[in-house]
Amino acid sequence: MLIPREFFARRSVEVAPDLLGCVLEHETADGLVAVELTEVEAYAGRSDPASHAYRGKTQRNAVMFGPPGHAYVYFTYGMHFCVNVVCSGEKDSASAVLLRAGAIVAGEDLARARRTRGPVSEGPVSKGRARIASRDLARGPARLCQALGIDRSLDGADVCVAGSGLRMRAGAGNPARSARIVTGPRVGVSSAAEIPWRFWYEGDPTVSVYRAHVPRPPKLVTP
DNA sequence: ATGAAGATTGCCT
DNA sequence: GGCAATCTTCATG
Repeated sequence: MLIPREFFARRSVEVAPDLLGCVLEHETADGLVAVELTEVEAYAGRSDPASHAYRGKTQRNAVMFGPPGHAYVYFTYGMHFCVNVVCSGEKDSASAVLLRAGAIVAGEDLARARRTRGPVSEGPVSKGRARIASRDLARGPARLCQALGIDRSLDGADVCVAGSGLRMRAGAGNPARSARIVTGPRVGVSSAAEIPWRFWYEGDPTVSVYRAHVPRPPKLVTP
């Protein structure tokens, strides 16, 4: 069954752990791909310095200021998409949960085909790249979007209605899994460090590996 | 107008 | 482990 909108009408830190095990699916003319979520991260919105909504409403983040249960899709690093689901503990809180990783539970062939296509330059002779392991198909926020075929055109899509190509289903309801949920503070954000922002299934092979973000040094200018 | 940084990933040494 | 790819957004002059 589809997740009801009330589910998302809470603070994102409450919604996030409940999303683990839920299934995000996207149906297009090419077929259906479904992902069972194994890693998510909550953003508090207006009050969260790390959130895109921290500095107020803009054209890009407008969806986060709207009703809960809609997808906020953004483009980053010049080539990647990431998807959130909007929550709302209070009006205009602009909180959301970033979907960071998951396991493919349907449409694996289509997901692999989307992920196998080279990002930009495909040489004249396609270099024989190794077949992507199943666990890596949606391991990471940008990979998850690529596997599901999510792009900016789905920004604002309602994941609570069947008619939307993008929707969220309840998981198989495996209660044993809740015992394996691990939480931890976000890295790099000093304020509100006492709140556990990230949630994932301990030991799950599809959980993305953490890599410290290294800012690039200023570009050297040659006179 | 112009520039710097970014909720990342894949390929390089 | 380091770095390039690539472009949108926001801040500043």
